[in-house]
Amino acid sequence: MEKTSRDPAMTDVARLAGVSHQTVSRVLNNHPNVREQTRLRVQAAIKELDYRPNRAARALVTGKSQLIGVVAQNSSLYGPASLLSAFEEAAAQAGFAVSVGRVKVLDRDSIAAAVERHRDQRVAGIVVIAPNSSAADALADVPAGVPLVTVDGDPDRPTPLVTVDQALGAFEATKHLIAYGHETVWHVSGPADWFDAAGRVEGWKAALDTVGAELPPVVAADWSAASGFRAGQMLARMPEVTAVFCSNDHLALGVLRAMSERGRRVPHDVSVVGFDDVPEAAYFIPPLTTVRPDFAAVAHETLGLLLEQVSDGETAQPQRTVAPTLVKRESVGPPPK
Amino acid sequence: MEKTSRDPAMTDVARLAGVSHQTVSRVLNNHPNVREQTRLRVQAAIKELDYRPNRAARALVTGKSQLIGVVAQNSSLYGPASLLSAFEEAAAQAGFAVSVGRVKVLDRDSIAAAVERHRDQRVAGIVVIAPNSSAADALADVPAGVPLVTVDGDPDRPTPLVTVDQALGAFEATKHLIAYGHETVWHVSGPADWFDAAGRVEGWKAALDTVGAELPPVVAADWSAASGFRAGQMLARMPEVTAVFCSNDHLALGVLRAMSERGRRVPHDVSVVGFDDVPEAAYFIPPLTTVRPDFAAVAHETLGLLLEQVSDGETAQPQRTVAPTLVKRESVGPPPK
DNA sequence: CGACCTGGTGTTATCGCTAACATCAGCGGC
DNA sequence: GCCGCTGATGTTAGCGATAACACCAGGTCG
Repeated sequence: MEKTSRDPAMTDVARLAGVSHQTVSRVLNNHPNVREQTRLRVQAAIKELDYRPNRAARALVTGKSQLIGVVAQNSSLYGPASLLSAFEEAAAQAGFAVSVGRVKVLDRDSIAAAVERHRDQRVAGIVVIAPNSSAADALADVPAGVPLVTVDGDPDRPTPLVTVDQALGAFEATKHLIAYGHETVWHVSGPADWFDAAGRVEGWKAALDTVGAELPPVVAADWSAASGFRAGQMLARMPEVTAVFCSNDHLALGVLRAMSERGRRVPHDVSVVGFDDVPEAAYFIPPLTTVRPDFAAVAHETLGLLLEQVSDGETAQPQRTVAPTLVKRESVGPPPK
Repeated sequence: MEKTSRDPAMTDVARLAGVSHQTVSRVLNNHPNVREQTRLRVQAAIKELDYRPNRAARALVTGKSQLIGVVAQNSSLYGPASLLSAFEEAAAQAGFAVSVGRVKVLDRDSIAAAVERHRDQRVAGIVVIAPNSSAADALADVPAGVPLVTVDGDPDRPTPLVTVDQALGAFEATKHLIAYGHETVWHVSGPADWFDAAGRVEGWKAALDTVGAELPPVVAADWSAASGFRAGQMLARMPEVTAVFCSNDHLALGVLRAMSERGRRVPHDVSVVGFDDVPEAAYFIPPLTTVRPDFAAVAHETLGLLLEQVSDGETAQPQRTVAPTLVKRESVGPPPK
């Protein structure tokens, strides 16, 4: 029949240190006007009692929680998962907890519901990973006054936004293929309403433009290896296709398999580049040349932007992009003679 | 200079409905002793004001939060990521928010620190994804009284635990290979101190035992495609190897690549089975036969176990396993003549 | 028909903090 | 030597809920 006596509160610490609870509060919040000796006594008492401030009480009186809400799609895709993980780490370092609101599909209602759940929790701010236009639309419903940062969202909206520089990554990938002597580069794209996909299409076009190369039609797919495979089946049948830039690594995987089935060797007959640098990319057959986004940097920028809003209310320069890097492996070579 | 007037509180609702705030509280908490008519009036007022209860205030007075803390490794591996995602979804449905404490390495100190962070937040309960022995050791430091459930942890400990039935999955995978006529089955294992890996080794051995097959040495690796590749390079050189069961799909990917490089065709010369059923597995070359764990079921059991502890303090039957299923694709065939 | 229960409601205290104001010593300046 | 400042501390009043108890009408029962 053991009975856990309740956790120590501020008054317990105060009694032990021989001061008032308000002084304890001041020590905890680093107020300047506390004598050094008093501070030490209080800190000793805190340690002795293993006192930990009650966040609920603090949140109640200040009206602010140390919680950040994230809305993300319920997916185990590499990109989103990595980003989330990086963000949680960055937030933890800044003393914030992260509450994740998963959403099955990125439509207006689901996102609105997830945002509502977070507002119920009285989060200090909300991060929405809004990679497509329906998600971005839903943000119109979020009441002003809630600090909000969008990741991978719509660059044409005025909302605070952090994103990987998709166009730049795609530009470099395409240029890399061109530099190997390919006449032009085909592109297997992700869904058109995804900003990531749109940005990559844009960068690809820009790179072809700079050398005046012919612009083949975009091969549309979703993000899955399955759709990459179907796209690849088509491309494999066309002998003039010698270079393919895929909007992500899974698409590239599907293309590789389709090429392999048709007997077109990579990189001897066809060169392929992906995007994301998933950990397995180095073990595809052949190892995949791809573009690696810097998720940690995105997470950092996002947190920074959010906290600026929380404290200042507003932010200068509310849109930030992070440059990705090209990782060269063995899926790119010169075109066949 | 707009000024957001503060959120409505319980007293505002009470005033509008012409009752006391306590009656509002009773409506919110479904107390029986409220007249139907009163209840309706209060609910109307809640709706009109878009009132949402302040969780901090509730947590303060009840001493319980609606937050569940999860400790997980900072990894974007498919298994953990899927599990986490499934758990967040299950928790959200039950009205709980999930705060994730990422940890870089699963050692005692990091886990202890993450648990402490969660205790600071006054979480209602903690879930630790503790797939290896150092993680499991760290749990000894968690003070009793905090509801705690381990996922993928040490089956030999008395702590509440939910896990995929690794041994069963491995048993079926191995039996499947044997049924195709292979004399024996080789095994590329994950790190020995991971319970997942250990369980799979156990199931593999058991299956070979039932038919009296020869037991080859375990080929030890970590979870990466890189180490699978190295293991595969060795196995590819040994003509007597005709069937390989890999402890996860990434290892299998590495093995496939090694086989391909050595000119050993799958499944014609060698059969390969993985574990996890990552989404890309169907697009490996060839499509991979593998074992699929049911993460949603694991998440459900975990949440159930945790909530039982939160309310009852104790639980009967504190260990639960979830059966995986074998997914048959094209990487398995009969041994070469 | 008055004592007693019981369902519906209001009143008050309380959770553990922070903000705002009150207090009080010591100090310099005229 | 008194005034008023300033730095260190204490006191008081909430924040917005729930818990515990008080209260009051109406029905039951001896």
